Amino acid sequence: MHLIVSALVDAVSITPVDDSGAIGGATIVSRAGFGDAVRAHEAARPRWVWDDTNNWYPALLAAGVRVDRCHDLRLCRAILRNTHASGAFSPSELPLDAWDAAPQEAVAAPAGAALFEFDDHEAAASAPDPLTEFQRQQAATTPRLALLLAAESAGALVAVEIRHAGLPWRAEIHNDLLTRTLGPRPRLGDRPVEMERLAREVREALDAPDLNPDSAAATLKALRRAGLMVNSTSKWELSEVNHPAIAPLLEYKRLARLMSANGWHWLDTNVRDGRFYPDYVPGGVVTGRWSSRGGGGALQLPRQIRAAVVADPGWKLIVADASQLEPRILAAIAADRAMAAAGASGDLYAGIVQVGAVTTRDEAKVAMLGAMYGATTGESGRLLPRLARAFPRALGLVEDAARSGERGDPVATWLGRTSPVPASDWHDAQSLASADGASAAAQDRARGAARSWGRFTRNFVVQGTAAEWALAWMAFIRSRLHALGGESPLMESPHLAFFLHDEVVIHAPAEHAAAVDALVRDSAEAAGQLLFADFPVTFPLTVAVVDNYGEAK
DNA sequence: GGGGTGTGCGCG
DNA sequence: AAAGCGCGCACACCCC
Repeated sequence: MHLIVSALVDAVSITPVDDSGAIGGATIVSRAGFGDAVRAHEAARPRWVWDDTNNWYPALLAAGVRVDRCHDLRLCRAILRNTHASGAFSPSELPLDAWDAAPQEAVAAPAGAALFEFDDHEAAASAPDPLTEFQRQQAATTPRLALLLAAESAGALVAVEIRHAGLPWRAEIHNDLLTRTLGPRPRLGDRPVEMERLAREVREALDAPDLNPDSAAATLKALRRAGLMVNSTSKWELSEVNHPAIAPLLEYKRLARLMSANGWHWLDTNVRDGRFYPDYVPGGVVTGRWSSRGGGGALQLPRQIRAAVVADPGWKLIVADASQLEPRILAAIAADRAMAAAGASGDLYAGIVQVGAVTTRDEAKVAMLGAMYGATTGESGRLLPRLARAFPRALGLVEDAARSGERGDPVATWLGRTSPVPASDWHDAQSLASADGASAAAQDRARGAARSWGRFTRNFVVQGTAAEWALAWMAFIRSRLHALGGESPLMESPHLAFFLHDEVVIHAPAEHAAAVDALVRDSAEAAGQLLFADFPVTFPLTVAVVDNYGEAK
C-alpha cells in the first residue's frame, strides 16, 4: 500500500493507492495532527510517497514518529529523468518542472514549534500534484529500477535519521587535541603559536622575512628564489625535495589544514550538546554517492580527529567497513567468477596474488585501482595487461564502459542509474576534430577529452553500483536495528550515527554490541543477495566494537 | 563586499 | 606534478 502525502494550505491530505494502482478516498488531517496520523498508519507498513523526505521526516522524527518506508518523489525523479532503461514512459521526455528541484536542506523543526508549518502557504498550495507524479514514475519504472528507487528512498530516511541522532562528539577531547597540536586557542585572526613558530622557521630557511606561508603563490616564489626547482607547493612534490625549509613548511601546512578545516571554529559551529550533526545529501554525486553540505564536511572527517568521537557511557560504537568493495562489485556486475573467487578468502588482493596475476599485494591493489580509474601509464598501467589476462570479464566490462564514454554514449549502473552524457562543447570538439583539415592540436584536445570522459564512465559503473550496494546495506541495517531496538525512540536504541561511502558507524548500548556486529554482517550478505542473487561474490566486513572512532582501523 | 577562479588537501 | 575516479571546503587572489 502506498500513501500519497500532499501539502494543502493548512492541512495535509493522505491518499491511499493499493498495489493494483486503485486510488482510495483521501483523508485530510490538520498539520498538527499529521504525526499522529502517520504513527497510526505505520502498523500496516505503508510506503509513504512524498515530495521530499527533507520536507516531512525531520519534523516527524522530532515528534518521535519513525517511518518504515517511503518513496521520495524528487530523488526518484532525478534518477528516472536521466535513465535510458525506463518502462513504458520516460520522464526524460518531459520538460523540466518543479519535481526537478535541487535538494532542500533538511531542517528539524525547532523545539516547541508547530509541526509542518509552511512559511509560504502560497507555495504549498501551488505545489505540483504528488499523486500524478507518482503515477508517472510508476509507469516509468522497471523491476530493477524499482529496487533502485526503494534503495534511494531508504537512503533518504537514513540521512535524516543520522542528522537527527548525530554522531557523539566530545568537544573537550577535540579541544585538547587542538591545544596539544597547535597551542592554546588564539584570538580571532591570530595564528596559533605552533603555526607561528613554524612560519618563522620557514621564513628564516628561505630568507624571506615577510613570507605568508598561507599564500601558495608567494611560497612558490620564495622556494624558487632559494633555488628549489619545484612547480607547486603541494606536499607530494615538496616531500621529494631536500632543503631545511621543507620539513617546517610541510608541518605548517598540516597544522594549517587542521586549524582551518577542523579547528576551534569548526567545533563551535558543528558540535552542540555533545553531537556532530552530519548534513548528508543523498544522491548528491552523479554516480549516486551521497555528498555532504556545509562546513561540517561529514564525508571528509579526517582520521586525525576521530578520537573525539566517543560513545556515550554504557554505549559502544560499532564501526563496520566493507573490504575492497569496488573490486568485488566489479566482479559481480561482470559475472567474473575468477575474480569473485579471488575475493572469497577475505582479502581480494591476496587472492589476486594467489592466482599468479601479479606478485605482490601492493601490485594487485595498484593494478586493480588502475583498472577502475583508467590508468594508462606508470606501474598501474604496466600491470593492467596481466590483470586482464587473469580476469578478462571484469577488465572487459570496464573497457566497454570506457569505450561508451569515449563515443559520448551513456553507461548505467547495475540497477539502472544512468550516467550523464557530455555537454555540447564536448561534442563540438569531437566533430571539429574529425572534420577535414582539423589541426593536430584540435585532434589532441578532442582525443584527450574523449579519453577523460571514458575514464569517468569507466568509473561510473563501479562507483555507482557500489553506492547502490551501500544503500541496500544501510537499508537492511536500519530495519534490523529497528527490530533489535523495538519501539523505543531512535536515540535510546541502537542507531546509525555515521556513513562514509563504504563504512558505517552505529551507536548502541553495550549489551547490544554483539548483536549489532552480527546484523551488520548479515546485512552485507543480504545486500549482495538483493543485487546479485546467487552469483558467488562475497562482501566481507571489518567490524570494530570500540569506545572511540579513533580506535577503529 | 560579493562573486568567480585557482590551489591545495581532506575523505572514499 | 600527475600518472588514475568521485566529491566539498578554506583560503588567496583577482575582478567588479
